[in-house]
Amino acid sequence: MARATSADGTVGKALEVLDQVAAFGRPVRFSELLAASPFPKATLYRFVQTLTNQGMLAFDAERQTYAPGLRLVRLAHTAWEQSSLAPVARPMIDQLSEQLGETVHLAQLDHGHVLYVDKRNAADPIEMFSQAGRVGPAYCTGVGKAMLAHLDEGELERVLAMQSFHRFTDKTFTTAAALRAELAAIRTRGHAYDDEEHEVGIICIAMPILTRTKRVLGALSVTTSTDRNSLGGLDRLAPDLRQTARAIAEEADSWRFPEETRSTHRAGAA
Amino acid sequence: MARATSADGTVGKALEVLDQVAAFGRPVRFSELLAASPFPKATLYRFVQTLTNQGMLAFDAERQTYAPGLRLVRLAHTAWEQSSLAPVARPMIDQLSEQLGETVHLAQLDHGHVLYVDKRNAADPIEMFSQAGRVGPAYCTGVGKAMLAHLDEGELERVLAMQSFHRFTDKTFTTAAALRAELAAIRTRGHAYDDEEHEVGIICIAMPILTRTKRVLGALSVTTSTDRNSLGGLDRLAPDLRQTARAIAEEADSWRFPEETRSTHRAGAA
DNA sequence: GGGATGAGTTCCATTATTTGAAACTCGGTT
DNA sequence: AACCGAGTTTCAAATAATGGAACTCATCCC
Repeated sequence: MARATSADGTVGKALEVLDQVAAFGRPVRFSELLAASPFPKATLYRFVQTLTNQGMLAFDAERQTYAPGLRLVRLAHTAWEQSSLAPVARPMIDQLSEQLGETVHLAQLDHGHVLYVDKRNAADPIEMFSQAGRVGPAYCTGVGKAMLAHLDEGELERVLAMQSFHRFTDKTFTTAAALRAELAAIRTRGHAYDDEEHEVGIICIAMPILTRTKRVLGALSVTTSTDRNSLGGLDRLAPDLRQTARAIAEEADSWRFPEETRSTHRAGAA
Repeated sequence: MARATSADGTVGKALEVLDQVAAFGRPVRFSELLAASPFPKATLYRFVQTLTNQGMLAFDAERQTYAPGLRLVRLAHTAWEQSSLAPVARPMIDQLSEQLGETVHLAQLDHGHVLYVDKRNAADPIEMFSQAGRVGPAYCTGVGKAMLAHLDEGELERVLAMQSFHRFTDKTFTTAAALRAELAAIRTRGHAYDDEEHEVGIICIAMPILTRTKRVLGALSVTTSTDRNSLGGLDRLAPDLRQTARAIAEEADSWRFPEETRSTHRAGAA
């Protein structure tokens, strides 16, 4: 999990510190951070200071703790909006979810892991950042495997090296070799399943989103539970999924940003 | 808008570049960036390289453009989750929105501007990052004014200096003096309105979220249109809003992070 | 074809910044 | 009053950033 990002000089180190704070998953004191950090006190101190007054970290004066800052939320908003996949896919996912009445995920591959960039929950009310932005394993999720199946050998090699192959359930693939066989099957079948490999009782069917040139853009999945469906039953969703995936790919692929977005002020919320 | 962030050495400069890219609002070529950047070519080049291989920027090889990277989405997720306000407020906003059947916003103050951190849309399907993470003006939105009204003099001074006082509609407050009068009224009334100050036809009622010690945590609003409601009509929502705001404040204030979140692996999505 | 143009990339001596051990400050203990 | 631990500042040495200039490699134009 802890890939030594050390490179990229000072900026890289500062971002390493930022990741550290994020990794804690809760507000941290300076001293806790120091204990977990490779940097000497003064150095870490300066990084934390810098990040804080840049808004990348937020300091809670009352509790004397640091947490990732709001500037990240602002930046992520633009990242999401500008990504060629998520905004384009949005209306199509809306429609698919409504049409199927099931939970739909949209994911991309990020540093060998699955990053969920959007989600439609059939029934429940809205889920927000709490869901989009979440990271999951690639080797034992439907979307993850669907994407891996279409990487070229070099990329796949690199990505496989990043997998932890933790055995979540007794159906989890726990070796690169076993996974490779599964990926071959997925490639011929055209779509992937998650057969309770990540969580008992949870299954899904996933479809890769590929450009005309077969480059992987992301993946789409419908998730459900063994209570309500079987893997076989999910097959009937494949055509709809495939069609949506293709439509997304086509639009994302040909998408040019609307010329000139000079207006900083946009209407909407009060 | 362009506050010269120059300070914080190399890290600050790198983040300045990141902001630049984000500010374009669309994928940019290196040369476009260069034209808009204070940095010489080689320097900018190295920054962009560093940010890219840190995942803070994403390079689209096909189109030769840079855009904010996915790492930001990951980081923002943790920022949102760790913020003491948004996760705590979530279920309460769900309930409020359902109960009122209206659109609810949750916002925080960030660098003098309003940052929307959550939203519930009464009718429409879900809106995601595209809404949360969005930034708006403080001086002409309900949530903005509600928060400004409860800053102490020093902070207020600083924040007012950051307002652009652009006249969005003919009801927009366009001077610090006029705004100060409005803020005093809000303070005595207990809540703020947006009376078509940002967008014609859009009105809202907003409630500050304050700690026991009267520190501003954020604000909550119900937005609607003049077609469906009048400012006076919104008044009937004040009690519910106030109660929700108070409940959020109380919980956020006393909130300690659940001890030990050592599990990197969390169940959920396939 | 050739040569001019321009985007993107690399080089490297100079310069400015980062580094981190140690010293200091400041609440709270013993 | 001495101690302690967390957080903060200092400063000479070590390191990394800087940016002008030169290079590459397409593309365009005569």
